Amino acid sequence: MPELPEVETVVRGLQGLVGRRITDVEVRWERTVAVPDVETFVRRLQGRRIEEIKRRGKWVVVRLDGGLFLLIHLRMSGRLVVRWGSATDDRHLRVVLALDDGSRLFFSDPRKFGRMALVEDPEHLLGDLGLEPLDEGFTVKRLRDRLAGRRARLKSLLLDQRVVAGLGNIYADEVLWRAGLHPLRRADRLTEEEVARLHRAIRDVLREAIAGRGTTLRDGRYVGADGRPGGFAPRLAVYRRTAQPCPRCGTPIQRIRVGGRGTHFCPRCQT
DNA sequence: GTATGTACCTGCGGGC
DNA sequence: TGCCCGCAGGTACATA
Repeated sequence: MPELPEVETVVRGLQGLVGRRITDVEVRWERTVAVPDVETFVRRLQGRRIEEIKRRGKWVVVRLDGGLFLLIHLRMSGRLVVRWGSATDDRHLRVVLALDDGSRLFFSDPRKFGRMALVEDPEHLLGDLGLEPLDEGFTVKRLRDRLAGRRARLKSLLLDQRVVAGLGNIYADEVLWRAGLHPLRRADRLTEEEVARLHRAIRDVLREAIAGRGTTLRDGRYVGADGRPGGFAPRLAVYRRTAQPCPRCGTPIQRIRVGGRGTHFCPRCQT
């Protein structure tokens, strides 16, 4: 699943598109376009110049000339790949953007959960997002403030994009293992030292995953914008490793459900 | 505020 | 080998 490290890897791989102009737009699955209506989406996108491509949480944010923003969320199975040349046999293509250098940006998405939005004010969609964990502003104090008074379970809060933006099911489990914290812990019961451990684990796990260009699971679904899979999967400590030994203490990894999500943890070293 | 359930979707794996 | 069934999960929304 594309989470922060995967989206960051995709965004880095798309930097070559900055300065290109969009010459043609093809929408093959209309519901991929959240807003505006498809006809307006196509008309307003054509002829736009790409000024900047960045990431916010799990969103890809494409700033265009004319004060427009193309926001892209990959959700479960979305994939953004740049290619030159002729057709592709990908039967999951949902949107294709043709560019003025002859390349094309393909948005492929088997499960059709991914969304694109063409808006003037990105804050309408991004405004509720929480702390950006790799920014300088992500401090122990700010994390502590976000968790203060929250009685919900740690795992659920880490998945809440309004608290910290960018974590999904894989990295939430990995972060909690790294921090030695049990997924069912109440957030407001963490000690100062535990919040500091959580803060460090979030930054370390995400940085290492980005260095590994993200996690490609056995399904092979996630790839970067250049089509290469990520290399972080062998370094996952707990995610989808049920009954396998904890890399730290050898205890078999357990799987439970928390808020409807499969949750993997070490019952010995996560307290 | 918190927890749970449903919808959106398709590929995949388990069971037979 | 082939078929059916249910799960996986990010987010929005409804409900308790």
